[in-house]
Amino acid sequence: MDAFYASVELLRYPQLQGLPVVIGGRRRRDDDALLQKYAGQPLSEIPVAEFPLLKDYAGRGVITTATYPARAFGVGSAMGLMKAAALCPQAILLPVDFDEYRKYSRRFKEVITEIAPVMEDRGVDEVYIDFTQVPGGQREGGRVLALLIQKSILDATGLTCSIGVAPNKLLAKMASEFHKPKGISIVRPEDLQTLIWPLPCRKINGVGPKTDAKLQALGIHTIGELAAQDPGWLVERFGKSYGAWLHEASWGRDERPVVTESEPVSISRETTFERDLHAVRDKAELGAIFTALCERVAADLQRKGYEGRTIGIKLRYDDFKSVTRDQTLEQAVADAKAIRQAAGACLKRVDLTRRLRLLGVRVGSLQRVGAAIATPAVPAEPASGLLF
DNA sequence: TCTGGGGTCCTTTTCCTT
DNA sequence: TCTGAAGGAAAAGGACCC
Repeated sequence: MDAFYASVELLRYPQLQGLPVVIGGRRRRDDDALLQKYAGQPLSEIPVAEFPLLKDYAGRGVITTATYPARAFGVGSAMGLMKAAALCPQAILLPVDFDEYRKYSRRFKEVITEIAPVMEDRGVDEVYIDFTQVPGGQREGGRVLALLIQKSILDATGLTCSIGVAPNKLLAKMASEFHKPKGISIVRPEDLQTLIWPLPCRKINGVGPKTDAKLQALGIHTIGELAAQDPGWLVERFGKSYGAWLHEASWGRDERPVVTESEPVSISRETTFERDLHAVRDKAELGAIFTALCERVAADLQRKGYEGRTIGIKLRYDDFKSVTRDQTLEQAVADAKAIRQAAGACLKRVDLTRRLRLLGVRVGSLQRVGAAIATPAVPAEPASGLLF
């Protein structure tokens, strides 16, 4: 299977590209006012002076994305805002505008499916494409098609996009990182040793900070070094499934198909409080947040046409440790009251004497509303009294 | 000065039934 | 009646991704 990996650069503020700018933080009241004030207007025309500077922001939150001048100061995605402010206090802080991103996301994916219909959705700004069946897809190793896609996206949205072309999804994703932003990179099977093996293991999609640290401790730093390890040795240290996968990945092997449709497994809502809350001292506030979360999950379920049997909660204590509890019901539910009741029972099973920073509500074991009951679970109860 | 929110998938533990 | 093994489902946690 030949695959594209395309990721669109959602940071579309041309007049800010030369400035240090970060997008992120928790939405505040004045953020909404600002977004409201300029609703519908191209963000490129919003006066820079309207935005606060990072050093003036006090509150929780992380960076969603940053311009290249900001990255030059060492700030980047997922970094806490307070830490970022220490590194680059003069950066401009923009609020996230997810509704707006979703609009652009939809448009960008429409453009792609018009050209190459076999597309896998990987989130707001990324997709995989299987272009094996696209007429002319193989011309110049895929470059012609990649250029067409880039141009079509730019025309329709004003967004630039990076594209990786390779024999499979794993390599296409890595290729897409080679020339960011708006680059096209093609990786052929014979490029494995020259282009992939010199890269750090962390560049493999699926190797995160924990695995990377473990690999480093074992003296393995590059993908090539990983590829040189005996598969059995990796299995001993990383488990049967993950160890074998690490070996395959290091050799650029990946058989996963491009999946065009999938059903959700769970739907959840969670929120980090502006300040840590205590179950007893802040009971009223916490109760209101809890109810609101249940209502939002219920609304999401109903809007999307799902109901679920497994209701769960998540909470994070002030030391950042999280716990979850869940409970599976006999009947799938989708209404806020039933969710709140089951979630409330879960809450009774956790330590509520410590201060909390986050609370979440989740519904899993989803099924479509009205779908045939795929729940054979409970065998019919024998009528008592008839049995002796 | 800490560290968002929405997910998926996998492993381990626990509990229940046979 | 007690005990233990086996296996499945549910629960809990953790790693990872965008």
